[in-house]
Amino acid sequence: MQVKACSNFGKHPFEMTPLSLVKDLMINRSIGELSASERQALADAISGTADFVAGQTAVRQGQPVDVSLLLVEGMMTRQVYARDGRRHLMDVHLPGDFVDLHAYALKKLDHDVGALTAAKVAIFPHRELARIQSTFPNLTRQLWFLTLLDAAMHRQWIFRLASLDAIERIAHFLCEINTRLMAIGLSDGNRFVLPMTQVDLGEVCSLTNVHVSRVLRQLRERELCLVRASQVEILDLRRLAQLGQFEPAYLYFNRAISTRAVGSLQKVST
Amino acid sequence: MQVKACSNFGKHPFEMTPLSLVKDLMINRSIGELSASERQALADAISGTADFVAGQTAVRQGQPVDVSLLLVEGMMTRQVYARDGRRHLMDVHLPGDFVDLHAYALKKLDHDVGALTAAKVAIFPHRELARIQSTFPNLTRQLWFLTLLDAAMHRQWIFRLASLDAIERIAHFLCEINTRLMAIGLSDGNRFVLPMTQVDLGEVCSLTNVHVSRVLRQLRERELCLVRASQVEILDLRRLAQLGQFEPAYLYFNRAISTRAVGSLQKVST
DNA sequence: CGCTAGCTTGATCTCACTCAATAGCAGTGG
DNA sequence: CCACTGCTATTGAGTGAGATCAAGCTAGCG
Repeated sequence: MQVKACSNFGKHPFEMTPLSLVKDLMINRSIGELSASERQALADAISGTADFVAGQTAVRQGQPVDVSLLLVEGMMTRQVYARDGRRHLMDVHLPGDFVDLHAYALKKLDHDVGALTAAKVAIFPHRELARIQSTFPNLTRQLWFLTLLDAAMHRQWIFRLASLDAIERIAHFLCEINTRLMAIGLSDGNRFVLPMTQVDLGEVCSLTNVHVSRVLRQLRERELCLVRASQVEILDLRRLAQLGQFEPAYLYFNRAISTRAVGSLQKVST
Repeated sequence: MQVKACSNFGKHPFEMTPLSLVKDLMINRSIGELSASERQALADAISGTADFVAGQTAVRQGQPVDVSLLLVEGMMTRQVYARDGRRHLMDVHLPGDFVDLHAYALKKLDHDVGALTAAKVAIFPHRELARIQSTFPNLTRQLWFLTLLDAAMHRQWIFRLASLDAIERIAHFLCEINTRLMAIGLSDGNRFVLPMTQVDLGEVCSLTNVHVSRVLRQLRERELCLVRASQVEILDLRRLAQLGQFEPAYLYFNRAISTRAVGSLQKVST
């Protein structure tokens, strides 16, 4: 199986969206039962799109913001910096994630948001979100739910750092990403593209790149999983999940329905 | 200065609430500008109160819930257990915190909620919250904001585990608790009651109780802070915050107004 | 072709863990 | 009243997982 290149991360062959318009908008999590009007309201709330190059900072800590970004293509992260300049990632976002919906109620963020790869986002002005909130209670609760999912993931990241050792952390993270990518059709369950360096992985799991390298070798030797360049191939998902103590319940996929099922949002107005 | 005993943690002398009714309800975070009718709606949504003894589990992971709990007195925690049975705390709740408002949209939790001390909560049925959500957009956003604050705190807990060493973690945690207790009038800025054992502190900071003991000795020797029994006395707040790289911005106190200023909610109906 | 970013491997060091022993204190029961 | 139990805190000695430092290796790219 040949997997697509990093530069197109998250870009399905069947959704070659023109840059100017968001034609197909994927929401990979939680947008469960939406009526046509709710879906329309969401599409209408989009004021435009923006593109980021790999490594670019999209939102800076403490800066007041009045829009929120939904990731359409590529991979983005949330991160903080320690005093010595070391970076730590506290979230990894995949296509369909509402990257900083948090900003809608917070008004400014306590962390940076950056693009890990080239990325495209759809822009939702808070003014529009407020309009949704005052007229679509059900949709509002779905959006609220999305931010709670982020919180649930944060808790798992805490668990990962607090309770797992190096190899278990990496295993847990790979399982999480695999599961989330499956939900948006970017993993077949065993193989996917992960455009992260070993330094990035270290910043997720709080390990040095040197140690990440050793851990990945162990995963190879134990025939659990291959991570080379940006290709991840899981050899034994069950044992990998077992090793990482990965329990996907926190992703709430029972409620969350992939957009693939929901269909796409059609933006009609500019 | 004599500080009150643990058994009364969070109980102000001036708010001796009868058990049967929530007369004075404190919300220590974020409930900023609420109209009288919004405050009334919130009070009306309370169906009753409940009490927990120290150590009791209030909500168990995975169990469907249809009410959310606002902590009125005492201290509660959110926690998960690793496979080997080790516990890790991922949040500490103080009087005024909406402990599991998350459950309103999530319907079941990915973690346990437990009482660290004897605790009293006010109960909000989700049915009532849904009514609020469909009629009070502003109030809804305030409640949403509360859950986002939790997420912001989660991120700081990730930062703490990822980027700080043992003594820095403890320093950071003590600064956070001090700041949050100040907001509800339970710390004078340098001295407060913290009904946690060294085992508990270890479960917050991912350290063994043995190492917590050594770290607390260091904090004593460096004349930063005294932690004995349940009494915490901060000797040099500036240096302690510096050590823990503590930046209170993530608590969003600029927006969050202590209830002390807002006044209390009066429950009129049963 | 040389340069740079990313990856690998080895040697050494250190922070925090483990194991173990002791002491203080509260509660309980004889 | 003391003896006993269990919980909490303290201190010491030995250990180990992962960090640090350093040297090569590989591959993509101008």
